[in-house]
Amino acid sequence: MSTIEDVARLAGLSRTTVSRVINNHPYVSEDKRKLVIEAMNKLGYAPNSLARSLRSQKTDIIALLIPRITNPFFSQLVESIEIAASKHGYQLIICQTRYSSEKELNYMNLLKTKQVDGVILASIQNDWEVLAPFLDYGPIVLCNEFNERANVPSVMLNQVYGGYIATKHLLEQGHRRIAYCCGSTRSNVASHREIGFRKALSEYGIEFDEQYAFRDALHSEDGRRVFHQMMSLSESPTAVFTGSDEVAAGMISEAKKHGCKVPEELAVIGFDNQTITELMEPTITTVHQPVEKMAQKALEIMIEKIRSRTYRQREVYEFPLRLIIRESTVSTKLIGQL
Amino acid sequence: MSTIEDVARLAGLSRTTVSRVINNHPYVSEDKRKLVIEAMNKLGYAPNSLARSLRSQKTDIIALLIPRITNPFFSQLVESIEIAASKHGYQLIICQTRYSSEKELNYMNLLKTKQVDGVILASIQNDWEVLAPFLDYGPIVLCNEFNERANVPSVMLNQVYGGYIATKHLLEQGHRRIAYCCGSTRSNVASHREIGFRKALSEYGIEFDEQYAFRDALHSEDGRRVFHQMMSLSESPTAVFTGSDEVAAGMISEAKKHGCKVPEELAVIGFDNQTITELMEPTITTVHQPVEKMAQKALEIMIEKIRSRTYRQREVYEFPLRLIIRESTVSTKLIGQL
DNA sequence: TCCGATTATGAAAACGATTTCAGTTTCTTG
DNA sequence: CAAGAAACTGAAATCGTTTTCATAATCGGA
Repeated sequence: MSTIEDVARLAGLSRTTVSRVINNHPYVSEDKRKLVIEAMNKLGYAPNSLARSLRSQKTDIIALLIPRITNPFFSQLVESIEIAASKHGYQLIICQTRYSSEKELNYMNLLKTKQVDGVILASIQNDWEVLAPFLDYGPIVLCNEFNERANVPSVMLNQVYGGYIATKHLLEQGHRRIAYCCGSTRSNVASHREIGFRKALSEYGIEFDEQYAFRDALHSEDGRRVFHQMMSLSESPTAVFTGSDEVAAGMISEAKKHGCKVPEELAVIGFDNQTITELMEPTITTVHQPVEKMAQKALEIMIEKIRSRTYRQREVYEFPLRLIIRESTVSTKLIGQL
Repeated sequence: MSTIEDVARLAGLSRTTVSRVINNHPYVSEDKRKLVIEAMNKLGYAPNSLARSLRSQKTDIIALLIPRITNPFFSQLVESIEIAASKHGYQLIICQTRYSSEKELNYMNLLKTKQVDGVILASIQNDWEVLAPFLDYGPIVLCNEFNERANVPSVMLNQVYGGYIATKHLLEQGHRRIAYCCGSTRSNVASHREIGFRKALSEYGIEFDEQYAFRDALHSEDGRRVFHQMMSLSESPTAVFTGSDEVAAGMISEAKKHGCKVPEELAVIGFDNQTITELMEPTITTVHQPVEKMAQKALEIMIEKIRSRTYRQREVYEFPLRLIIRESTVSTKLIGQL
């Protein structure tokens, strides 16, 4: 393993000059530059980035915290942020908290120990009071999350609106008994959607019915389970709002298996607009989230905060959601008319 | 940002003693240890891991190269490797090559520049001759990939066998015109499966028919496209082997849309045993891959190689695949009998 | 009581880069 | 042709740790 010292020696020059060549600094004569490059090639030299980072006090690495990469929404988010990051010369460290506050805290230490220049939180497991002290060590940007008490930039989607338009759509189809089915309540995403859900309901003079609420559905298996829970109610709902396409798909699959017709007997609406919405039969009505835009913005903000070194300011960037109507909420013949 | 020097000063001790406390070295008296811990807490001190890594010549970070995180197979692989890594105190850097040899090469530089202790290749885009020189800088382990000329450890699944059992299953169902539909031919995964596919065919005295071969299908959209290509053939196939559940799902969705009955008019077999196989109707026959086992083994090997510093030895660890029969290849009534 | 372990502590040298500062050479320009 | 500016180069300090080496204090055993 050769060092800058070896290159300097081989080229018959000083470390300084070699460093200048590496970093394209001015004031290096053409012949010395050639000598250096030759020596570097001969030795297969590459600058040690640890030494570099130590000296320059930056790593060009950003940590991205997510709950689970196998959740298609998050893998899409990761992909988008990664592309944006690599475009700006940044590396990404993906950290899966697996919904554990302890793991989240461990990962926050990447900031404290200077392994990363900043942290993007796409999932929050701890109270903000626990997270806030890490701001002493570098910028934190919230992405797809939000916290009232956090004075940091947040890039998010208007989930209240998302819950609202989805529910309103079901109401417009004539449904009055509408179930609410979402994932981890820890996240603001779910609670915001619920606000929108309730708002739409109240506009139609309907009260939120707690027996129609299911708040622990993350995967397709949960969708199957909730389907049975709904059907076992004395007055089962005629429509259901779900927090993810996967859950919706599981529910639809189970419904069909038990002879329950979608959307005629049960209308189902998903969230995320994942590939599966167009593969299922019926295709799934869903809410599209502009993940790519949000990702790009989050990264852009992060880089700006790293550069400016001031990041304790609350800034909120919000992107709109869009309802995509498919077959799972409207009987097939009607779709063309919308 | 406080340093070890600040801690030492506050505690009235030397850097050395502080370092000893941090690293749990012997020969520190109890009272001094307390002084140090107190000072560390008061300052909110955390050791700078760059300085640490520079001195100790290791980062405890491993790079994992994959094509795309949104491919469910790879997100599952990432999740499994990540869990194993964090159990051993290692961080993972996920690198998406997006099937670009150039990007792959860029990521390999993480090894050269000492940002990572080793690289796990779950995707190979360059010729091995291009990759081999990086072995001068640290260990490389192949995971789910293989290369004849690479003298490094490989952890893989028996894809030849996978292609074989899947195809044999179709043959046993009476099919004779079987299409072959896989993804990127660059990877050995696909070529190994093709070997198994051909082997099964030849056991039944059937020749591989190039007009039934489609080698550029990665996503559900590709499945839809290939369905039409197959159907436009003068003698269209009665069964198709695909390289991923997503492609299979796309194909099935398109088939149903055009009134082609699965499995009666077209039997479809997937690969990976993803969630979607049980959500589609019909459910999809597929090949299960023990991703978790492979992931654990790959990480275990990597850590061993980092420790021992000898890693230019070819070692192959192979895990078996398992056929999972569902409805997309067998008409519904028959499934119970298998 | 003396001597060799054992325990406890710190000064200084690494690790491999960048940057500051100072010094030397070459170019402009009046 | 003199003098100030610009171009070029290198010695040494710096980033924040760990580790080696030296030294001092304490202990146990003959």
